[in-house]
Amino acid sequence: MNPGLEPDELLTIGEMSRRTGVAASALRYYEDLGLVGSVRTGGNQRRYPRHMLRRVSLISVAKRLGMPLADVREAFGEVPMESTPSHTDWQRASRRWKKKLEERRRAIERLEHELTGCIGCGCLSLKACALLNPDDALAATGAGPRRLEDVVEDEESAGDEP
Amino acid sequence: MNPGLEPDELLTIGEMSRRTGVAASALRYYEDLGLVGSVRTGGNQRRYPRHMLRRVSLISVAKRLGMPLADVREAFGEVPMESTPSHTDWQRASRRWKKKLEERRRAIERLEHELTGCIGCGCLSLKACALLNPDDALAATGAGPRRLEDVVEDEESAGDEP
DNA sequence: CCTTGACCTCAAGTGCGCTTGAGATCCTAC
DNA sequence: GTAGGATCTCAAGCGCACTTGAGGTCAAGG
Repeated sequence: MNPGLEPDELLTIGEMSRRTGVAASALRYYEDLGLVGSVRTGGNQRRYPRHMLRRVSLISVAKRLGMPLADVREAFGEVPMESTPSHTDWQRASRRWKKKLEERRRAIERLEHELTGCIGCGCLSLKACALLNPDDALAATGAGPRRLEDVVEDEESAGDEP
Repeated sequence: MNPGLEPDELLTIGEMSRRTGVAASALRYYEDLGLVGSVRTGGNQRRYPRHMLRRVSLISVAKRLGMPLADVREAFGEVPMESTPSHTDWQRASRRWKKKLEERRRAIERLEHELTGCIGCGCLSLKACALLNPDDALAATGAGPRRLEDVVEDEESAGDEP
């Protein structure tokens, strides 16, 4: 079975680059950082096992989501680079990734919620509304979204007495 | 009404820094980039209108989500810096922000979905499962999540014939 | 008035995530 | 065997997002 390409066929750095959209220089850099691995030919050229494609793709997606490479490295955890990762390897890594992603997604959702909180008026936050309509103080203190990363806690607190 | 602090009270750079968690040097930098604005005292010191707190907070959240400052700047669009933004100003900006956020959230969700696709086995992607269980080719070609950012399209396509 | 701490500008430095270039080697095809 | 493109290493450079430092000014309390 499996005529043609072997499942353990090795890819050159150029092929990796073409197929992942990540520059060869970046791949070498990732290797320096220990994010990806390769084997070498007799002539010292890199050859990548196929499962590295997945790894590189995950890296580039994570990067687009703003995850620093150090975190990415950590997220891979014990997933081996020299051999095709085992079931449990991926399982563990998968959980780690999902945790990190969920964190980020929640941060976005929180912000989206902030922006939606006052969808009726289209402003960026309920408190801003209170500013724009100082007469309607109740609307501000009543309920709903309150803080933007618990940082602007009392931005307009001056005239906040209900 | 509004005893105590005036709604248009001005904040020093130190107060801004304390209340937003953004370093004073960063606030000056943001000003150079045109992301925030300030008025000056007679002695050339910055004074920030209160609505800048919101702006700065939005900047720092967006930054944590991996949005480049150039995009942030663009996302603010026409929201004025010198005067308290109007209803419509925020409305327009709000829409822009939500669009950008949604984009990012979707990217994350897509990746999360990928990671969940094969939750049964806990691996990082359906295709990886196919690799791990080469006998069960149908599971791979059947349905469900397929691509990781349309980049690894045919990672294991070699032995893929159903 | 004087001190002290917050603030100013401007230039240079830092860390991350790469890219570019030089100079050499590999490897595939003719 | 040899030409050509792909790859190698190593060092330097770059853009972004700041920080740090020098040298000086501002402003509020005693």
